[in-house]
Amino acid sequence: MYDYVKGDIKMEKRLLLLGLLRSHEMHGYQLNEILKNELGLPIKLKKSNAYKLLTDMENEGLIIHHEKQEGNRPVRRVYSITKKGEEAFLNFLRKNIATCPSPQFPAVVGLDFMFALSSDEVVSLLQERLELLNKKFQALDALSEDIRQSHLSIEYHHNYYKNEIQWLTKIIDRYQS
Amino acid sequence: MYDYVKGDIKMEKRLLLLGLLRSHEMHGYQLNEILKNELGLPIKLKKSNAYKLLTDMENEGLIIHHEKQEGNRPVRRVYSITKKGEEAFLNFLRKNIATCPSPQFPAVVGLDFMFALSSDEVVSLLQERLELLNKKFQALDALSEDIRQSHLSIEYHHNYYKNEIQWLTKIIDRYQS
DNA sequence: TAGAGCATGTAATATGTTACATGATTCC
DNA sequence: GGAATCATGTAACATATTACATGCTCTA
Repeated sequence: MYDYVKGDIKMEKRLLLLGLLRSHEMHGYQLNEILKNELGLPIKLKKSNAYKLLTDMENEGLIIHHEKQEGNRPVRRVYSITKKGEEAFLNFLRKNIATCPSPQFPAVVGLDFMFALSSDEVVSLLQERLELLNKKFQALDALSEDIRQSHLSIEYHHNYYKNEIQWLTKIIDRYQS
Repeated sequence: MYDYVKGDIKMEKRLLLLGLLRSHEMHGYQLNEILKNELGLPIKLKKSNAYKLLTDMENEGLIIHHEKQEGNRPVRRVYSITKKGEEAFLNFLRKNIATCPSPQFPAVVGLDFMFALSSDEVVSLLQERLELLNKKFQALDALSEDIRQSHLSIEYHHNYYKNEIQWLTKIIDRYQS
């Protein structure tokens, strides 16, 4: 029933939600506030999808909720992880760690067709790309060493962008000569 | 009409098909033979999706086909790129090259929750992951320097896995002490 | 003669996003 | 008084994959 050998990404989104609920019980809105914060989050998970996964996981018995109201605020569904959910979490986690990621890179195809453009244009397009990469890197680089070391996924991205920048710089150099 | 600012991946799949058709006119089966060959291909594009994109692009006037039959073989639809398709190709290409890729990495979330397992188990899971990475790297590394330099997307992947292995090795070391 | 390959495609399913709906509260 | 925030969710759409359907030919 929890055998997500293929649907790695769906499993991973569940893993993320379970992992967050494991430290604190939370309601959907609270989770989504965390998930909104692009930077520092390992993967993308949008609001409506998060709500759906929460109800799915509750139907599967991985989490439960109780309703809570503070003042006249809208009623919240405060979710917490069950024993079954904790087991699922550990299994997802083991699979996730032992998996060799084969990411979907966007913007790789173009690399094979650069000969179709003049090398001047290619260089300026690649430089545009490099600038965007630099911005992303700097945002991650601005975070403290502490945060990066405690959130390994951030360090992972930090390292990824560093490498990406190095590689692209090399390619631009090669293309210019 | 061809403004795929958001749907980058769909654009990229079209870019790939257009780029292939640009060098030789081809029929769907032939294209799919190329697309089947995981290794060395920048992105994944499955058969049924490829056929669909071909008919879509023909409806948009980017490509056209004529039917061809050799002997008693099934009729082939041989596609070639139109003038409009060539323009679209160049626009897709420019966008693609100047784009900063923000890939969806699978298997990153687990990195943030490793503390939930014993460090012995984490190390052995990470080593399992490292072995899988090594296999992928070696497959790419076995290709000749020539092929890698002429297919930049392959060199890109080659470099990616190299970096991935270095990083993971560092993390395992850190975890062991 | 059975199974693999050639060639095209549809249907069903999975997954995820955007936009929309609701209604109260707080802040300016 | 109007916009932004709180809180949850549904509906419609976009995208892509798996499995299925068809029917011929070549090879073992």
